[in-house]
Formats: sequence, C-alpha cells, structure tokens
Amino acid sequence: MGAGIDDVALRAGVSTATVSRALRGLPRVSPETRARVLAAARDLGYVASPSASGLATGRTRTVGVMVPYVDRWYFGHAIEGIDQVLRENGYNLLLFSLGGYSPGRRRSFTESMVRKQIDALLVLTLWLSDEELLQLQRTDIPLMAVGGPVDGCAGVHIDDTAAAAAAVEHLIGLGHRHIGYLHGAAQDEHNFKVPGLRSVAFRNTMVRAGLELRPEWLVPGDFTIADGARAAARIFDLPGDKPTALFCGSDEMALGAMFEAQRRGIRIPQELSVVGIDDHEFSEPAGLTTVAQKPVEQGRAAAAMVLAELNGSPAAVQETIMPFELVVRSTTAPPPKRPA
Amino acid sequence: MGAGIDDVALRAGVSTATVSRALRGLPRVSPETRARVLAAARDLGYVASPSASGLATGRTRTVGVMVPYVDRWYFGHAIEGIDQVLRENGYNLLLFSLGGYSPGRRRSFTESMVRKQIDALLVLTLWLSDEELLQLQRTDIPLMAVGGPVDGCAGVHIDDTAAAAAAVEHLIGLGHRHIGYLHGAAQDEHNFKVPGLRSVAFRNTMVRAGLELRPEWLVPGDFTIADGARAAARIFDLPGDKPTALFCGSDEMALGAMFEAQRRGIRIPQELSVVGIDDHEFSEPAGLTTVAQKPVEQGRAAAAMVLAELNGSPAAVQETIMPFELVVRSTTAPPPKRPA
DNA sequence: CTGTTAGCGCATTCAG
DNA sequence: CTGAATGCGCTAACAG
Repeated sequence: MGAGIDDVALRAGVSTATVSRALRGLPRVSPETRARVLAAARDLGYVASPSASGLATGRTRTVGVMVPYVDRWYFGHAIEGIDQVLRENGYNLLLFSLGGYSPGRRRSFTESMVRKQIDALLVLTLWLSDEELLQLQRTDIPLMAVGGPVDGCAGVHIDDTAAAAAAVEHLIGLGHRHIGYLHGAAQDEHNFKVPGLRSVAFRNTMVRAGLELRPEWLVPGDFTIADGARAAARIFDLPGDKPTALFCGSDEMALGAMFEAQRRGIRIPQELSVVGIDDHEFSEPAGLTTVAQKPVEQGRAAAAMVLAELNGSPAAVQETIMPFELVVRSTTAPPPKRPA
Repeated sequence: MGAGIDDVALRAGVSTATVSRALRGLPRVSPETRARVLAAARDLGYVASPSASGLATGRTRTVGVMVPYVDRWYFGHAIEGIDQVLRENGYNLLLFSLGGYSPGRRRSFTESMVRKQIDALLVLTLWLSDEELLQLQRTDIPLMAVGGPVDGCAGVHIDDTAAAAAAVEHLIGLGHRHIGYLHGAAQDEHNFKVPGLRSVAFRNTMVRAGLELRPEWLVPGDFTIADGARAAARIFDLPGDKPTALFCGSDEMALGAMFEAQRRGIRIPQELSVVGIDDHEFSEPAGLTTVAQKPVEQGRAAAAMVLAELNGSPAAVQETIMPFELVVRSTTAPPPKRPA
C-alpha cells in the first residue's frame, strides 16, 4: 500500500528524478527507460501524492468552482460541463457552494479558499464586490465568471439583454400588447446582475414597441417554480384587465405560472401566452416556448479557457458571449380577440 | 502575498511550532501567546498551505463525493447537504461526476482518486463492484453510500421497498385495481440498485393485494421527465383497456406522464391517478401526490457520520434509514366508475 | 508552555 | 540522457 516514488525508482532501477520525469511525460528520458518506469509504476499502482507534488510545484491541478446553489438548474448543468473538461484534462474540481446569495456565508471564502488550494477559480453567477475581486486578482490565479457578467472579470454567458428582448419581441410579434413580467429577485441584484439586465431589456423592448408598462404586472420572484406560481397568482388576482402574455425570467418561473394558470382554468395559450428563458428539461415536455441557453456548454467553455491559461496560453481567458435561441413551442399564440 | 508560517512566527516573536499549535487550537499554548499569534496571522492574512500541511499530516481535510450526475434532482440536493456540513466543519468537497452510469468512465476513478487526495469518500447512488469496493476499503478511508444501498458498505437512504409499497398501497386504498408502473432503467440495475428494489416492491404489493400484473403496463424509463412522458405515451397508446393509475419511479417521470396525459386530454385525477417518489420542487406546484424523501438531509447525515469517524468516533459510520412520507395532493383519486 | 530538529513525498536545479 | 542533492511549507516528536 502507498507505494512511493522511491519504490518505483527502485523497481525500475533508476533514480526518483527519472521516475518523476518519465511519469509526467517530460523530455530527456529514453524510450526504454520511460517504458520501464511506466511498467513499474503500473505494477505498484503508484500515483503521485497530490500534496507532495503540489507542495513541490506550487500547483494543485485543482480548480475551484464557486456557486450560490448546486441544486438549481443553471448551476447543476454548468458544473457538469466544467467537470467534463476538467476531468478530461486531469484536473480536479473543488466545489464551494454558498447555499444562497446571502452575503453572510460568502465572506469567509475568498480569503482562504484560493490560498495554495486551487490553480484557478470559476465563479458562477455571483456578483463580486470590488474588494473581493481585488483579493482574488491579487492571488493572480485565472479567474472567470460563468453565467453572468462581473465587472472587471472575464466571463462567459449569453447576452441576457438580447435574450430577454428576443422573448418579448416574440410576444409582441404575435400581437400581444398587454405583457406582464415575472422577474428575478430584486434583492439579489447586489449579488447577481442577470435579473437586472433582463428587467431593463424587458422595459426597453416594451417602450420601443410603444407598449405600456404596467407596474402591477411586473412582479418579482426568485427564479424558482414556487415563486413563479406565487407571482402569477398575484397578477391573476389583480382587479381589472389582465395581461395576455407573461414573460418569465426563467423557465422554472414560467412553469410555475403555467401550473397556477391551469389550477385556475386559464387556458394556455388561448387565453394567456407564456414565455421563459433557459430551456429547462421540463420545458419541452411542458411545451413551453422559451429562449434556450446551454449552461453545460458555458461551463465547458469557461473551464477550457482557464485551463488554456494555466497551460501557458497568453490571454486564453476572454470575455465570451454564448448563443441563445428562441424555441417556439405551444405556450405562445396570438392574444385572444377582445376589445382593446 | 504568500505569507508563510515563518513570517507569522517572526512577527509574533515565537517559533513556527508555536504558530502551528496556536492556529490549530491545540493545547500547550498560553492564552497571551495564542492571541499574539492569531493577531499576527490575521495581519498577514496567513492561511496554511493545504499541500504542505497535507503532506505533513497525511490528511487533506477534503472529502470526495462521487456522483453519476450533478444536474439531477437527487444529486444536486444531496451534494448541497453534504457541502453544508463539510463546510461547517472546515472540510472541502472534491466533486467527481461520472456523467452517467456508464461503467466506462467510472473505471479510472477509484484507483487514483483516493490516493492522498481525500480523507473520506461519499458515493452517491452508484453501485460498486466487489473489486472496486475492495480497492476502496483497502485505502481504509471512511466510505459511505448515499441514496442507495451498496452491499458491504454502510449507507444512508430511505427504505425504497417500503416507500414504493406506500405509494402503491395508497393507490390500492383508493380503489384502483388497474395500476401501471413507470420504473427506473433496467439497464442501470447493474450500477444502481434502487430501481430494482422499487420494482420488486411494486410487484409484491400488487400480488399481495391480489391484483393482476400486466406486463405491458410495466414500462422502463431512466428517471427523467422526457422518459416519463415517453413511457406514459407507450401505455396510452396500448390497445384495449388502460390502467386507472400510474405509479412512477420518480417524480420527474410522474410529471412527464402528467404532461403527456394533459396533451392527450386525459384528465388527472378523474380519469387517471398518478403518484411518484421524491417530492421534487415541481411536485407541489403541480399538485403531484408523492412519497417524499429529503436528499439534503441524507447528505447531511452521511457527511456528519464520516466526519465523526475522521474525528475518532469509534464506529460513527452506520447504516441509517431515513424517513419518507406519503404526501397526498391532487393527482390521486378513486378510479372512475366503469365496468370491471 | 515553547523552541529545535527532522522529515512528509515529490520536483527540481545542477553535475555528470 | 540520468542521478544526487536541495527545498517546497508545515507538523510532529523531542528536548528544554
């Protein structure tokens, strides 16, 4: 058990230095010697101690991934993508979940986390304060934001403004003039920029089309299905006229709205159109029209960039905009005929 | 940048040994000295290098978590729970996602993974071969299965047999005699025991109630919503009489069945009852009757046990059965009246 | 209670 | 192409 590098050296009849070189594919090792070392290592089941080689090289072959939640659609998929390319390249993934966007739990991280523990950090959909950013940048490990822009830090994400606009324009194109918006949580805007971007896009698109913004039709949620249902209920409960379409800040919220509508006997899309953002796996079965994005790909792209940077590529880490796509299914249709 | 232990020692006017002791809360350090060291460390922003201390102690304060997927309901939540207690105790979480149950990708793990890299391993809902189990046990780090039983390895999970029986009995109690079953994938049974347990429970419960098992009403799926819809479609497409109720191996499959039913205008629960297992966050909004389990709690329990074991508690790691609960909502009702 | 002395296991100069 | 020596940063006896 626990064969060390000397055991391998002994068995191969070479020095530990040669073993180290041979095993890591470095040059200056004759083919025969390398083969002998490889065989010895295999026979002994030798694997270098990460602690020891980490101490010696200063690199851990581990990248940190910081997320607010792991049990939410975007994050689960993004982590999956990140993990794929990390593992393909022999890197480990150290997960830091914050259990929410609350600044309280977050504080303690940034400080100690990075210290000799990870070679790079991927921050998923979290807003970083200037101070935190500075701390991280001083450690000078490659740093990337995934899923939402962070000022002063390269990131990979979709153009949230354009994506939201695409959804709203689809509705407008269908003839809707009374559109409500179930948006991401306002109180999280400090931690997470995406809701804000989408909200602004909604407003701008509406205004540009000459449509009225009804404050009571703009209701905040937290991206969950439960909150989507709750937010939709608030709109449905409103006295007076109702929107003929709902734009939702996430598919989960859209699905929540759909369930709530169904419970009330509001028919979709005959009486109400609903469009979301994400393309959650529930969306296709539910027939939800949405603006699709691919978090797995975003994760892969980000991971690939930080690894390239670690491998010496000059400026591999670059701001990258990933594509989105409007997927029209069966929750959107022209508005019902009725007196304007 | 990169203050070392000697910097702290120098600043505090003590030796590095004392710094080490003081910082780790070990005894044999006077209160004043400890305070001085703490202050110095804080001023310098000192954090011990995990590689160095790992090398010196042989422990990494990191636990590995092996999952088939991170972007699926059970795993996301279980990881969240594990992460919570790990972090509460100053441990790191190293994530190994296999991207599926395929044995191919799995192989390479077990070998090198454990080697001086983690202090304990949590295996989520994966079946381990005898050989793999042996390898892991030889490394003698605490090992635990979460979410599904693994022979020869302590685990935390619900009683899947009883849970499935509870769901089916609920249906039978309502008066259903024609019950279909959308079960977990058969081809995965080699990797994952849960589907098999639930299937056996379904059969036994049916037989015990004197009900007929219709092979064409037992259709396999893979726990996803898409497959739930597909499996339900297969049953709906069958000629002849249809089941009045569907028991689904997971809530996602149940939701898929519901969407498919809705698409065909089959009314739930008037014409068809549906019950799942899990209590997915979509289940409450969807009104799905289900047998609830709490993966976050299971993750927390498992993590707590391996940490206790690491902290020297004799036999902290114990087989533990977590509770489940039948949650009756609005997708189940007595079967429609019709000629038997 | 505190300082000194050795390693932990590997990667790297530098000779050869 | 290969080996011997040195150190990565910290912890763990052992003295004192």
